[in-house]
Amino acid sequence: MKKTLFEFLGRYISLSHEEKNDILALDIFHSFKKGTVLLKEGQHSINEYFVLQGCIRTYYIIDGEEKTTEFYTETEGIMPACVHTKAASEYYIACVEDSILIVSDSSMEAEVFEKFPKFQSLCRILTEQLIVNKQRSFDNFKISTPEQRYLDMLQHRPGLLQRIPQHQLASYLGITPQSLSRLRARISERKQPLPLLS
Amino acid sequence: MKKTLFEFLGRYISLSHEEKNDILALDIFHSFKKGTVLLKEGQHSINEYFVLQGCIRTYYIIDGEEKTTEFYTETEGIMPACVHTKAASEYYIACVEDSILIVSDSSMEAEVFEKFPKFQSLCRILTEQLIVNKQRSFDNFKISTPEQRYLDMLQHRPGLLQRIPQHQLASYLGITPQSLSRLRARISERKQPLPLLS
DNA sequence: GTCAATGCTTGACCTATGTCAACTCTACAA
DNA sequence: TTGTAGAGTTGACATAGGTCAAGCATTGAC
Repeated sequence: MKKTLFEFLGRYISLSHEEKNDILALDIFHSFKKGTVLLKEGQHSINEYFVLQGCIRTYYIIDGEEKTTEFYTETEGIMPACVHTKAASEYYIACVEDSILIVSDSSMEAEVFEKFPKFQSLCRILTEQLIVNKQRSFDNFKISTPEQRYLDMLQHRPGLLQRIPQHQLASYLGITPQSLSRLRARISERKQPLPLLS
Repeated sequence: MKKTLFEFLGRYISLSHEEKNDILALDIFHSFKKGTVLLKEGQHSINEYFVLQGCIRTYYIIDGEEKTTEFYTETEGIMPACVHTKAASEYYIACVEDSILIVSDSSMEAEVFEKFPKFQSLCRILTEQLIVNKQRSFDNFKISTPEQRYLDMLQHRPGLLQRIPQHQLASYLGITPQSLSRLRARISERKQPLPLLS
C-alpha cells in the first residue's frame, strides 16, 4: 500500500523520508470487505476516498434496479457529490472487491495542506487532470455505440473487465445485462467464424 | 458584460471598486462572431475561455460528421484538454452565437492569482463544482434514454434548446438528427393527441 | 428575383436494444 | 445432500435508433 501511494505521489512531487513518515502517521489506510457499502442514498457524508488497492463503484437505485455509473481502481480518487453540495447523496458507493482505501475529509485535507504546502499544487494538477479525463470519457461515451464502448474497454482497461460482474458493467456501458450478453456473443462470433467441419 | 462578470464573482468573493477596475484593466473581454472557430483539431492552444454572453460548443469531426459533445453558456468556462495535456487538440471549439468571452492563459492566470490571492480559493471551489457537475451529467446520461435526456433538457435548460440548431443538439444527446426529429414528433403526438374533427 | 447550400422532416428498411420470461450454472447455506 | 438465490444466457417479441434517400423550407449569395 505504502508503495502504491508513494509511487503515485512520486510522479508529481518528491517527499523526504521524514515527510513520508509524517503522512503514514496520519493513519489513513482502511481495509474494506467486498460488498461493503461506503455511502448510501440519502446520507450526508463528508468522506472522500482514494483507492490504493481493489475497486469501488458508484451506483444509483432506480425503480429497484442498480445502475452502476462509475468504477474507481488503483490510484483513483472520488469526492462524492454530497461532500461538495452538503446535501443528501443521490447515489451509493460500495466495494466491488476487498479494498484498501484512504479515507479523508476536509479537515484532514486542511491539516495536510498546512503541513505539506506542496500538496496544494499537486491537488490542483490532479483536479485539472480529473476534469480533462472526465470530459474526455463523457465525449467518448456520447460519440460511441455500446459495442464501441465495450471494445474500447477491452483495449484500454482489459484488467477491469475481469474484475467486475457483467450486470454492473452493463449499466456502466449504458445498456441492460441482456444486451451486454448478446453484444459479447456477437463479437465472439465475428472473431471466431464457425470452423467448418469438412 | 461587466455586470455578468461581477455578479458571478460576487456569488463567491467580494471585490472592492479598485479591484474591479484592476480586473477590467486586464482587457480580457473579447467579441466573436457566430461560427468563429476558436480551436481546431490538431492545434496546440494555451487559451482558456469563459463565456459572458452567447454560447460556444466543442465538437469532434468523425468520418466527416460533426459530433457536438458540449455546450457552454453564460458564466461557464472551458479549459480545453490540450491546454492541460500540451498535445494536439482532438476537437474543435466554435461559437454557436455571437459571443463575448474572457480569453485567458496560464500566465495571465498566474498574474491574477498574484494580484488577487482570493481568486485561488475561488478557483478551487469552481473546479470542485465543475467536477461534481460533470460527473452528475455523465451519470444522468448513462442512466437515461435519448428521449429522457431530451425531456430533461426541456425541463432544466429550456432556453438552450431555442438557441442551438437541432443537428448539434442531436449529437449532444447521443443520437442522429433524424432520430431527434422523430423523437420530437413522438413527444408532441403524445402531448396533443389528434383533436377529432367531429 | 433566382439559385445553391443548409437544415429539418419523412419514408422505407435494417439492426440493436429493451422487456419479459424461461433456463442453466454456480455458490452457498441448511 | 438438497434447496435457494443470484448471475449469466437465450428466446420471442416490440420498439427505438441508424442508414440511405427524397422532399420541403429557410437562408444567404449573387
